[in-house]
Amino acid sequence: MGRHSCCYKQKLRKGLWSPEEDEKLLRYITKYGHGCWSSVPKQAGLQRCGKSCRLRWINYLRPDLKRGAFSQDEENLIIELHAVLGNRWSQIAAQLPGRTDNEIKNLWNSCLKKKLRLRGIDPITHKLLTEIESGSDDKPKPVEKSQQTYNHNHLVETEGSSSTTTCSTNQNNNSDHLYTGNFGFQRLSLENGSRIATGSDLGIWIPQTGRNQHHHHHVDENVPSAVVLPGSMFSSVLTGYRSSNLGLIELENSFSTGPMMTEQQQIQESNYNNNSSTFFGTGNNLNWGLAMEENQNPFAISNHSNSSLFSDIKSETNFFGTEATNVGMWPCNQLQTQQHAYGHI
DNA sequence: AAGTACCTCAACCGCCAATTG
DNA sequence: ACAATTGGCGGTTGAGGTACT
Repeated sequence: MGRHSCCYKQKLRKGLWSPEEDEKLLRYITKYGHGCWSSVPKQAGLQRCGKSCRLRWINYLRPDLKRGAFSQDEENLIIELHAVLGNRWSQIAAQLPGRTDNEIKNLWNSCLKKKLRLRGIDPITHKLLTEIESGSDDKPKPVEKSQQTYNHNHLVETEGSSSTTTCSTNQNNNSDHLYTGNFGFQRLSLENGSRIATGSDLGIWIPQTGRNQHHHHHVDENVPSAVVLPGSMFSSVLTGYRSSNLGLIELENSFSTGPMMTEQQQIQESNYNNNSSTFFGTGNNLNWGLAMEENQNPFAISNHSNSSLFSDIKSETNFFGTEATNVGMWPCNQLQTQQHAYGHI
């Protein structure tokens, strides 16, 4: 173990790549593929270590690279993803076709961090700087668990994440609204260090209907707009989000809601839209979801597929806020909610 | 015009986990 | 089973360019 062997090798070139070297590497990989990187330089006639060749290919020579400045949309997406993923540049890059982790990292360090600070947002926590400076104790106060009876052995309750909160926004007291995540932009830390990023991270008050702006099809212009709370990373949300459109993605040992739903997931969800029920479950990305009959409590639609992470969830009527809150969503019909956040272990 | 401070970005470094022999 | 090797990742560096004084 220890240092990479190539670090010790002498007579290997370092530093910037010459056009001739680029040409050699490009020609070789185009013809033969890279295979084992350590053998590439020798085969391609380069005085470089395999690691250097790999990096040059990935960051510069790859034909599918998008060159040029980042668009505003790309910048916004990076900020959104960073709020969820932190400095996991490769995972962020995976969401931006044609962009490398290296250039995203550079963009972040040289530009985006600064932009966020100018907006009064801490680039590390993505919280308002004033919020941090005031040092307000916004930890949820522990209270009794709600009346839920369902439990699940895949889930563990997050310490301190259970609370009763009076939602206070300037929104109408509208029973058609759902609220995801902990109010107040709290992040829910799990024991293993991972976390659930919920609607609170996104800072959006979510109407029951509406559409994810990142999926422009099926936009219903008649639905109420999403209300973007102060500090939201989505300052430009115009149309209402459906909670389900916010999506819920699995990260390493954690879940996150956000506008990162894949087309496939979107299609899955739209299948459920064929029901007369109003579908709004975030859990659909976990292959189950919630539905709600008009003027009734939400109930679970279970097991969209065998790969559900919650395969033993059974469909129940009058299913109130248990699994929904497990993924950071609960009904907010009296502006008095029970919050229960659960993490996956 | 010269010195410097700052910015960008390509590339390296060092660590880690997975793979290989 | 173990050590060496490899690939991948995030942090960091420093050369070159630009802006500022």
